Amino acid sequence: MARPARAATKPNRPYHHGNLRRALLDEALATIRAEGVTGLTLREIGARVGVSRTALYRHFADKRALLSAVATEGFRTLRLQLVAAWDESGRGRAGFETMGGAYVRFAVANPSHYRVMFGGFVDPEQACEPELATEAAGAFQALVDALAALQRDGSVRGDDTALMARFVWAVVHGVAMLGIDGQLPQPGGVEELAAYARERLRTGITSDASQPA
Amino acid sequence: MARPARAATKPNRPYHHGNLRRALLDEALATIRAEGVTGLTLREIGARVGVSRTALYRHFADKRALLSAVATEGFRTLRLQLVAAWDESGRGRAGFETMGGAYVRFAVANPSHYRVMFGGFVDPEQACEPELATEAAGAFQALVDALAALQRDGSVRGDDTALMARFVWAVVHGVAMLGIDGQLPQPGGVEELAAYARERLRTGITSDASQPA
DNA sequence: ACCTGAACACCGTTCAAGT
DNA sequence: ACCTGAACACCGTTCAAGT
Repeated sequence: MARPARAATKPNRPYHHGNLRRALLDEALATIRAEGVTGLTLREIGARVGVSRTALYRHFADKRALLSAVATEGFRTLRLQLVAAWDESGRGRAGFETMGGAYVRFAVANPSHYRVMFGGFVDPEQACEPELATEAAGAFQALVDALAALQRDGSVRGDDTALMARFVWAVVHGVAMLGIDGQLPQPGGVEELAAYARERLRTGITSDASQPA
Repeated sequence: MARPARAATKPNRPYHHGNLRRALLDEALATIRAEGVTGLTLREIGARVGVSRTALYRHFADKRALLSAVATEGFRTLRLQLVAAWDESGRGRAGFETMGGAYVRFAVANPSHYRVMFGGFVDPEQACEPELATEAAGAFQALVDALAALQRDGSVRGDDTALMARFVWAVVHGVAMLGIDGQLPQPGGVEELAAYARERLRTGITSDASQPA
């Protein structure tokens, strides 16, 4: 803590005490943000943290495991932001739409991190990282819970909640991915599409009962 | 053509005459299909085609350029399949939904190829590959054209056609991506979601005039 | 336990040299 | 023009050895 700042070049402390796993993960996140997923190398992370190239293997089985941890952290952050958006905006229809906005905003603000989560770098089917599946399911559950609340007060259709949630997920995921990919006209292309999607989705999933009103 | 099959190991012909670019591209596609994008190496492609490791640089500036060509080819194939689906199914509302199904089917049938197109491996903004942008725009145009036809006969809303097309694109893209990623319950998860999305989309973009009918 | 340096088998890319 | 082998600077991963 109170050591000289550039101790990384001259490792006068033989051991990296404290939470090395956490330090490696933070450095990986910073590198991914700055240089993208493909720019991430284990050697550079070690060097940046001020540790040998192989020290990382004490905390992660391999590069995939590190990326898996990065993805896991992403799903956790995403869930927290979704729940916060829902809670802070009245937990009603407006809150649901705010949550959708928060989803797209997370992806657009952290494009490389989002790609680690959904770009095929980690396999959610794989049982080797149970935490990943748990966190991914948790983020999805935030959507399901909100939708179930709207169903209870009769403002959206009474379809299978999980299936409807998957549909809403696909919409925000699609909007976010196209935005990240640069497939939408700049500037404001994502926001414009997100606003239009919100509108169309409202028509699409509103309950038949409340439609004519 | 009429040469011994495994000439690749012993290059008795000093030069690879014919369309080497085409051969390299085909081999890249096959490798991507079999081993994914990350499993693609230039050295292996050269070896498989029976050519030196550096021969590839005569036809592609670097690995990115090769992937860009792969993506370009993907957009072209996608456009052809979309147009075929639209043409062969009456060019009406049913045809539009068939087209959506064809989109998801292409992605699910060629997941790795689809990832090269949308996984951030190539940059559509970059002007270095004008063909890529052209083909991507062409595939999108197939969607716009179909939607415009539906608008003309009054069966969908009269909103900005390009914006509505982007929305529909986001939906099918989102469904396809979640399916490819293994985020949907197997088996039949993609088909179930695609069917539900089709239904909800119908409600969402139908014109107000034809809604009560 | 945790960390290290050396070593292994790869990779993309460059370049002088061949036909 | 088109192709080649050798070389360069990387990379993930392993492993015997240090504290």
